[in-house]
Amino acid sequence: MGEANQIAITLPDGSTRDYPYGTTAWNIARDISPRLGREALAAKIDGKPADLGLPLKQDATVEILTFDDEEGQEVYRHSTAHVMAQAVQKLFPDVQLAIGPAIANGYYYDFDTREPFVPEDLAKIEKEMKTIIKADLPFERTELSRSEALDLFEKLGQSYKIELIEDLPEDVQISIYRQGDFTDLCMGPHVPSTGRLKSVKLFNVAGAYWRGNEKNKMLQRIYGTSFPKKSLLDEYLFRLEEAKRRDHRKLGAELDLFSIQEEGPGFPFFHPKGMILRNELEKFWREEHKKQGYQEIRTPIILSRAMWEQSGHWDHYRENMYFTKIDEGDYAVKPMNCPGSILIYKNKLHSYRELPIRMGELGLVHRHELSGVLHGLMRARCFTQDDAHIFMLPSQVKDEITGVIEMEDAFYKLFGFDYHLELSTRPENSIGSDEIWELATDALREALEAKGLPYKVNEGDGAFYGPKIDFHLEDSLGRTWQCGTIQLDFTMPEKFDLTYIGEDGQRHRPVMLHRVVFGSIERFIGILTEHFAGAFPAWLAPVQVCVMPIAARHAEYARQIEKSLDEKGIRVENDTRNEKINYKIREAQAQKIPYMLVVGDREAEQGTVAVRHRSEGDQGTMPLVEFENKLLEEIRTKSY
RNA sequence: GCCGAUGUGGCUCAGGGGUAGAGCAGCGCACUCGUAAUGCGCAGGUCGUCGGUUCGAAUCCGACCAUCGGCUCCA
Repeated sequence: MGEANQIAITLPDGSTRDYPYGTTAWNIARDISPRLGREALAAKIDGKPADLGLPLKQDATVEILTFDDEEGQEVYRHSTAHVMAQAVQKLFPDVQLAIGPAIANGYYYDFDTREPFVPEDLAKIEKEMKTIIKADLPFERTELSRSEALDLFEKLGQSYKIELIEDLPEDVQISIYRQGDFTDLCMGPHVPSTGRLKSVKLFNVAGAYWRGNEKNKMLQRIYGTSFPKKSLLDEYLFRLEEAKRRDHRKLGAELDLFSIQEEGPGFPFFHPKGMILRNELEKFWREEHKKQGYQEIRTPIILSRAMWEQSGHWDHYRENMYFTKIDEGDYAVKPMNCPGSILIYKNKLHSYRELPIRMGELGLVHRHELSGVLHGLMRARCFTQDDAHIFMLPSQVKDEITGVIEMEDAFYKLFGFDYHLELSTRPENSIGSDEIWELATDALREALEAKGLPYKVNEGDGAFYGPKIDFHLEDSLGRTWQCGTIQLDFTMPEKFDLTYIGEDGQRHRPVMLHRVVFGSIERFIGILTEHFAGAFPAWLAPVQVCVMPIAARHAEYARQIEKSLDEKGIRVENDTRNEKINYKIREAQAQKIPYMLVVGDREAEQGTVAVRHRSEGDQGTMPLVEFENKLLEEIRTKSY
């Protein structure tokens, strides 16, 4: 503690300085450096986010937040959201304000309006925002009691805010922020004044349910972003454009991998080149699963209603299923592979010595997805799960979970994917006792913790028959998609009365594990396409080599090369069209073919090829054999 | 499913109440070419579907379908 009217401030680097009682983080920032003073957006006082202008009345640790900090960006975007709300309220005085948080890369605000916003409104709102920013209005925090807050928003006629206040826990300090004539319920913190916001941009309007519940009213959500410099905004917009170029739906068409047509919304058509990708992935999958002791099965697409009733799908998954009639009987198209797998298990008696039994199935499932959620290969109405069901002794659960986690990790590493894990717990509409759910959830949690893997808990998002660990991968726009999942299931074995004969000669109940690695081959191909921007590693590339004769007289030599490569199992095309070499290269580049072999007089004479790599460029001339060996090695090792 | 936007030849897009236009791709011909677009010519569309308004609809209106961005939901 410093002198009586001094307080000791500890900075993130561990140093301590004395400041007068009542100083602010802003003063401290300016004291550290004028630049930090200019860039400061908010502060963390003893680890808690706070306004820069908050008077400090006791010793504290102070961290200055700038746009370089994630939390600083959050404050910046959140403040921008308030400015947007102010602009909207000015232009459309009768709007009701809902919520307006910062999100990754931006912010949104939800409004209840009589008329939906039209795109032209965005330009007007943006313009008004700029006026507000120019006015450099200070953000002023006021703390008030619950009843004062209720009175205030009652007077302002903001019923959503009243609902929010009513739902706040008893012990929280209610605060409001004002800038100019705009008042909003808000925990804060905010930047000191609207002038701190520089480059703002609104993107689009979308409908969003109040509190994310489809039973509630649909509000108008406006998305936007903001940056402290125009160059940063431009950079961000450029990155968005780049991401769009990677979109698997666009690349899927350009590279002729797949199509989705009006005749089958949500039901992808795989073209020859897309099939090569699929087949390579499946080949790899089969090899790896064989190594890990899996057997492969295939079960029917259509099974009887009675069976779906027994499995619980009839009661818990019906909205997502397709139905049909055969003769007089009711049948359903499978939305999951597990019942089929179970029927194979049940087809004969099993000894404890056989367990674990790992049965894999590349099974095509159909699910009725709402029309509005369809998204290329990422969200389709039929897809192929690289499924497997492991039937095991209770004592084998931990090892099996660990084994699957390791396999998933190895798969994703091969492609260079980052992923994050989620543990999903019991959903509302589910089957089985609480004890069983707890047991299963604990087993999954323990496996994650034993491996020291970070994960986030996703309450109530498990399958109806058991909890799960999900592996999430990112698409080109940073949206994440669940791919791998591991689901522990004590319930299906019960429902289907699965047994094995134990050491004691008695029947016992096995435990089941459902798991996928790719998740859906279709979704995985979508993610893969965006991840590599269509430039697949050679082992996956639909065409690995394109031979390009310079002139018509080199066609014969080109054919010899084509034949040689083809005989070695390399996927090769030969571009013998009457076109200039530049033209052929341009096209092969656009098709992202890994290798181009330019052959003319020199190469024909010497039995060589001039190698060009799609990203490395001209690799020089080498004997054909040398090129073949290099490429075969690249394919064998699956490198990229 | 909900909110909003969009739908013109294989692709990208222009046009817009009087019965369709460009570039690329395709096909033909010429050029025989050395690391990202050679030139010329030809062919190709009931303007998403159905209905309405109108003398006349690709254009205006309505419904539906599909797609895109979100919400909700999910591999």
